[in-house]
Amino acid sequence: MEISILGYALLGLTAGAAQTGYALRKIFEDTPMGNFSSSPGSIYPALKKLIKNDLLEQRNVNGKSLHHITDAGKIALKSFLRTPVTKAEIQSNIDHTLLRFAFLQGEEDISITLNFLNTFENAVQSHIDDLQAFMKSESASALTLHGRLAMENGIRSFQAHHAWSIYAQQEFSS
Amino acid sequence: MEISILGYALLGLTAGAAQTGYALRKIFEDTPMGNFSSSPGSIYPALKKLIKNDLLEQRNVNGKSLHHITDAGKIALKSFLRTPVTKAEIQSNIDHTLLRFAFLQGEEDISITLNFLNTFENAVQSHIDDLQAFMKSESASALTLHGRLAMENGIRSFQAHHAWSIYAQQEFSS
DNA sequence: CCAACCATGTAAGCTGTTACATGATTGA
DNA sequence: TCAATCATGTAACAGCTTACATGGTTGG
Repeated sequence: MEISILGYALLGLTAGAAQTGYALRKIFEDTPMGNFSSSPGSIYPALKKLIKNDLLEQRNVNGKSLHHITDAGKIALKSFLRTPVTKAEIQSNIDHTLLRFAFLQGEEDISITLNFLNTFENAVQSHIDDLQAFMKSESASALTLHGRLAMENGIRSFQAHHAWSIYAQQEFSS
Repeated sequence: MEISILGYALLGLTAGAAQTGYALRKIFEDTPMGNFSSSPGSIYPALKKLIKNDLLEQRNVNGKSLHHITDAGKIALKSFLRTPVTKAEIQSNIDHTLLRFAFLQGEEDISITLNFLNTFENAVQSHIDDLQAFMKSESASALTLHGRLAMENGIRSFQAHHAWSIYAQQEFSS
């Protein structure tokens, strides 16, 4: 019963208030949230699966089916959000990491958020170090100008994430 | 016969020199190229499919099977690389865009690269405008501090891509 | 009244992942 | 000789996408 990233996004969105499938689709369609497809073919089967696993509960109210998060759903979401940020995660799916950050809004304690941002900062810095080490290695001598520039794009991108993490920590500390 | 992004990556890597399946796996494993899985379960079936579509050709040389790109493969790759950068692409898959950029190394004419970078710059700027417009809209007033910061992360990230595209254009002009 | 939007779903198909499986070669 | 690495593959499964399908409601 592995929960996909879309599954967690749905849990996070229903955690605040119960939602219809259509409302959830609209969020993906109208806001820059994640990069999830808003197609019914992705949302409805995903909701169905969450219900099957007792993470969501469907209650019909005048023709519309509202999805409520269950206690088990809350526990699963919390565990997802509190997982420390690793280098592997930011490397392969930093979007997922940012999604996790956004849903940390529900956590009472600010120290949870600050801790998240701290592990984020370290993971990003560590990845930047890796990329820069690669650029200095012999492997990099084989790079063409295009290849070198593509790598530099990656480094600059992660430097922006790093700067953001410092800024975000300040926002929560003040 | 849609070619997946992994398929194009394999075409791009074999375009320079014929490669064994194992060598291709090693590239994904040892270098920060794309974020492709280096597992045999992804590479070998992908190569098989390219061969079936006559985009690659397998030639056995003392037990190893070297994959050569065919003329049809070269044409497919070229058309992929020359597709203009759109807002939709950088929004959903900027990694793919960067992959396309990296493989433009094979193009003789620098103006192809400069044109690519120019459409990249415009697409990125346009997306930044969208994000900033969203932040100023009423929709954004519903954002929590976490949500606002996640959005700001996105904006900063694309600003880094924008700055890079200016820098890259300078590198090719000088 | 009719177009647009609300609202929910299914079916086929593709891609990629993990895990399993095998065997050759090479360097310590 | 034995562990690591080279080298190639298959099978089961999960997940998402596109396309298809249906019907209600509402505002101009």
